[in-house]
Amino acid sequence: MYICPMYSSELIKGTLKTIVLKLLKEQGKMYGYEITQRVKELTNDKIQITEGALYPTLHSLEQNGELDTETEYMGKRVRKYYTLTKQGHITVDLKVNEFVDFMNTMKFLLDVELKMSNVQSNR
Amino acid sequence: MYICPMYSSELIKGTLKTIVLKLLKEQGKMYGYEITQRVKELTNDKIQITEGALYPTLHSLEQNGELDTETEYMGKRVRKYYTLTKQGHITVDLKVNEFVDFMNTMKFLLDVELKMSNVQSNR
DNA sequence: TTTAATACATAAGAATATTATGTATTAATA
DNA sequence: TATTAATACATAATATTCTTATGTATTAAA
Repeated sequence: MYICPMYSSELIKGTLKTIVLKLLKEQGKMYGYEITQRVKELTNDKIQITEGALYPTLHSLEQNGELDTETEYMGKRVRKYYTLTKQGHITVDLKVNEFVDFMNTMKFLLDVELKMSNVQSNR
Repeated sequence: MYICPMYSSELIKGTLKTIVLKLLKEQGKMYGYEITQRVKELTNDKIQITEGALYPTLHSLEQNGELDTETEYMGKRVRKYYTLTKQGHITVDLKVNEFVDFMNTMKFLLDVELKMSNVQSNR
């Protein structure tokens, strides 16, 4: 079975918004740094979201009305928590469905079988 | 079942090289325009490779030593056929394996089940 | 006390796509 | 037969989205 250390940067492109929205749907409320750590953890370091990619994305999603924010202070350190708006809940389902459809198309195009064993090893 | 008309442009980003190399591995020898039509056909118009994206990619793969070219004339109209080099054959397997691994990771991350029915409908 | 981790942010640059434009041949249609 | 659509290549301007680098500041660990 093929194991790769980290994905080439092109691959992750275009999936960041989907990942962020989906995580927020599951967790309800997260702050930026938490998202980077959670993704790193869940993917065994295969996907590492850089801060330079994440924060602009979060700002853009907020400006687009997909996310709401609330600032909390842990002592003197600030945390900006993000939650899905009503629109965000609609968008996340669309995005995830689109990605699943895309994966099926790519699977057909690349003529490959997904191996479940590999998924389990990510836990 | 979710059916989408065409994927948002971000999604396709980063997969173009993999698609092109894999098609060339299967078909042996193809020209640019043929690749765009084949992908459109195989994906029921869901993935439409623009010429502005394809040609620079082909040139870059050629310069990188992944592809060889031979020009043929059909009457007065030119066709540039592309084939995989030795290096290209190595790269395509790496790329496809990496993408399969990536799909498994994303599947786990997005916590979704791939439906086979959707794949069949692409034929 | 220095380094690592936490937590935010933005700017410069690279990569890769879209959109538009250009040339030219050949087939189809009005 | 004249015009449009399809075939077939190519590149330039622009947009998007990422990487890499830099910056500030707090808190925990070595």
